[in-house]
Amino acid sequence: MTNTAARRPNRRGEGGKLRDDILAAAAGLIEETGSEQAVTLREVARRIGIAAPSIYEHFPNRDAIVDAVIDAGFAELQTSLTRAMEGEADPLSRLRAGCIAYLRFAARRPSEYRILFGRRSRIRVRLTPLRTHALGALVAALRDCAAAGQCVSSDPDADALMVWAALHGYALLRASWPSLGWPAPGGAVDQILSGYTSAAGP
Amino acid sequence: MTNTAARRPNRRGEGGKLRDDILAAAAGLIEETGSEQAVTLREVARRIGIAAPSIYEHFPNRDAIVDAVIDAGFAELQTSLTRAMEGEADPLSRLRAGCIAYLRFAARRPSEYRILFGRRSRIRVRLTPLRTHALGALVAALRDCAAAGQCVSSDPDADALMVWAALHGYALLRASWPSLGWPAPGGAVDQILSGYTSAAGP
DNA sequence: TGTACATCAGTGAACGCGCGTTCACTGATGTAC
DNA sequence: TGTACATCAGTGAACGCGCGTTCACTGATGTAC
Repeated sequence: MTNTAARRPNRRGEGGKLRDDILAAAAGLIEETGSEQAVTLREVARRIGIAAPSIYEHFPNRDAIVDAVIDAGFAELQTSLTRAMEGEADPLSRLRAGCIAYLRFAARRPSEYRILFGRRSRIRVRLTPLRTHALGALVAALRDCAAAGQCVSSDPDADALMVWAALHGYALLRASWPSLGWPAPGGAVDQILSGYTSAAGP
Repeated sequence: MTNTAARRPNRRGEGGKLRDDILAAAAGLIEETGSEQAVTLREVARRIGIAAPSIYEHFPNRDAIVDAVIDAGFAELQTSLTRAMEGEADPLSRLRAGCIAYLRFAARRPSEYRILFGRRSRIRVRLTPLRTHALGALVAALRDCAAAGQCVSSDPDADALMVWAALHGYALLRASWPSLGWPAPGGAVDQILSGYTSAAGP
């Protein structure tokens, strides 16, 4: 009911390790239950094999744990996006690579993804840097495509919003109902981008 | 702290009215807080001005209230879709009208919409009839468009999934971040459908 | 090499809270006679 | 028209639960001398 193997204290100077364990347990809880509410001090403590008050050594309160998981999630998404895009020279390939990396992240941590882009006000504040940096990269890629004559986008910012929305919807619905015959991420991205990257007019 | 105006019991034979009040209070709580967890027996009772145990006259337990709100939400979405579509004769107009009605519902009850298509297993079971009826109507409209030469869809079922995903993403993101410069529902639908309904090949 | 001691990394018990749910009950409202 | 009574539409108090958080504490580990 409590922990199976009672854990022994970290050595001196290694107290910080517990922080990582707490974050990992919280992220695991979110992913397994699909709910942020499942992250309780007592359940996290149970999973690691510590007493609940020990958490206060590393986090000021319960919400701070969830916040830290969210921060880590945004950071991981951002590096995934950046890495995937910087590997491609061609603007259209870069855009495509960024979109696929986005969907891959969502598929890797579906519950965390849903929470990252969910409704909490704390998250919305935090989204701003992501939007300007990571999604900004998508906008830039779209703009590059337009400049290179690879897409017909007349308003790259607005088009990037709609591309983002399509990715978001695909990521969420596919995670919730996997067996509806969804195309794979690559095919979905091609499908989505085709509305914006078809050959320009006369 | 409790209720402002103490409510007096319904007359004989009108006990069922309380059921409607409970549902309305629960739906209001979901919409205001954005969270299904906010629906507690005690808070619902507080809002109506009754004692919490009175709810057991109308619902077997807490979850049954949320289930009933969800059922009502799906029913409303379905009739909205059906009504909007049956008013249009042209297949493409019908498809467009259905999509716009879908987005309008999501804009009218953003929190309820998020919960309807959220993660609970109970909801997923319940989605099946909606998917076959309401979304099935979208698939049928897409198929009609293809048959009428109004769109290039080679696989209407797969295309309908992607259209649904785009609508879903737009609905959720716009509700969460309204000030990002989103196109209006009509424009968004045109944008989304343009990828599937552009003039057919040579 | 030995020992006193500071400090690090946690623990155990307890608190108050809101919750879902149960249970015996109550007061107004209609109905039978 | 009057009255006893069944029943409807609820109520109030209490239960046990898991939760976040506080508080005084403890035992192992390293360090100074």
